[in-house]
Amino acid sequence: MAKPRVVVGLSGGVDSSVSALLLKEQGFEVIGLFMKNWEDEQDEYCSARDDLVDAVSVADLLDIEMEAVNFSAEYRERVFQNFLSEYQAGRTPNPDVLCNSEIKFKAFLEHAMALGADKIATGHYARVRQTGPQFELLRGKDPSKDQSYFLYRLNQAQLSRTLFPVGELRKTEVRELARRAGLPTAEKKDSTGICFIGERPFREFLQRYLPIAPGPMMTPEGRVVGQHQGLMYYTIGQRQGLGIGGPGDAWFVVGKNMDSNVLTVVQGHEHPALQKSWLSASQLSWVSGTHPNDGGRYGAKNRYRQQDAACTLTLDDEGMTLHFDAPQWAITPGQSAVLYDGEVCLGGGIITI
RNA sequence: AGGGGAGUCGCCAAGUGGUAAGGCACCGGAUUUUGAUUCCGGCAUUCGUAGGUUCGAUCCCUACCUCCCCUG
Repeated sequence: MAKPRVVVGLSGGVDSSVSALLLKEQGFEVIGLFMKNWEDEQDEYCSARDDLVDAVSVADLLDIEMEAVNFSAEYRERVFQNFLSEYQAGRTPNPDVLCNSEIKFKAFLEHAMALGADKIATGHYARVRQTGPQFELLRGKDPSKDQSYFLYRLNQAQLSRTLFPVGELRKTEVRELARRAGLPTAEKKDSTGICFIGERPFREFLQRYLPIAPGPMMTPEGRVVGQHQGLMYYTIGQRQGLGIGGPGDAWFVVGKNMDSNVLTVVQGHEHPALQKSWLSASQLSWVSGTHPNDGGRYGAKNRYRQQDAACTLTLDDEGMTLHFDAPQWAITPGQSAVLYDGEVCLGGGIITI
């Protein structure tokens, strides 16, 4: 009987390297697949080349087949377009969420199936648990690395074919395994930031697509305290880059008025305008295929790497509303609100207000 | 024009004869698959200018410059 075949996304980082290693040890026939999702004419900041080299050397060391695919057309069409239009509309999107549901677990998944794969795998810190016919998405075991937030839009069809080999491990264990196996990526620094932007200045990048549109920064009372370069370059809760000096506490962005091109700012991290005890979200997506209980009590994250906040769910025609037990800081339209029931990631939606 | 007050880092702002606090902004780093938050570090050999007194001045004196207020 043939070994089950799994296609693992090799990014050139330590997590996917160790994922491939573990799968091989578990007896799978492993094929590595390197994805190129972004084409940049002036790719001075692009690390894709180095990453590909690392992925190839990992595949060599593990003695697995390896292939590279280019999904940059799909990425541009399904992720980047949305990214731009969201920014243009004054929201703060999270492209990595879409990248997962549209590219890594769709285009990539389809490609893998065409290669005759039984499963796909990635280096995400998350877990899949099968209970009867249902597949649940669980947080990664390492609480400081949990990436289920980025995966909440996955559905049953996607999860049923997915393995997260490092989801059971802590980051330190992953590093240790990589060292012991002599993987060239063992000490490689974790990559951060939006994949296609890389290390370049964010505003400079966005400017290539969304030209500057200066306007006033105002307090809620209407006092002008500065100039902004364009509402899309700012996000709710932002402090850095406002350039407002002078007396008193630091300034934070609390709102944008797209019609008047006014950026509203307030002084002090604890300003009440930065606190909200509820949010509404639409474009809901539920891992199980059915929504959680209306009126149910859940934990929710309204931004990655924030602590779960206890809340009550209300469903409606437009989407959902979450009422938090305690006020939340800088709830931002465009970001995802993700619901949890203990360890289980239920799904969520895009914050509208 | 006369009277009063003030000039300390880009912005606020302590200090006052013993050799420049702090906050904001900014820069760098840590954290982070969303450049938000948070955290750590850096940031005036110099106190409007020029003289003087003094062992020593941002702090005292003199002149000048600038700004503000009041009176006209």
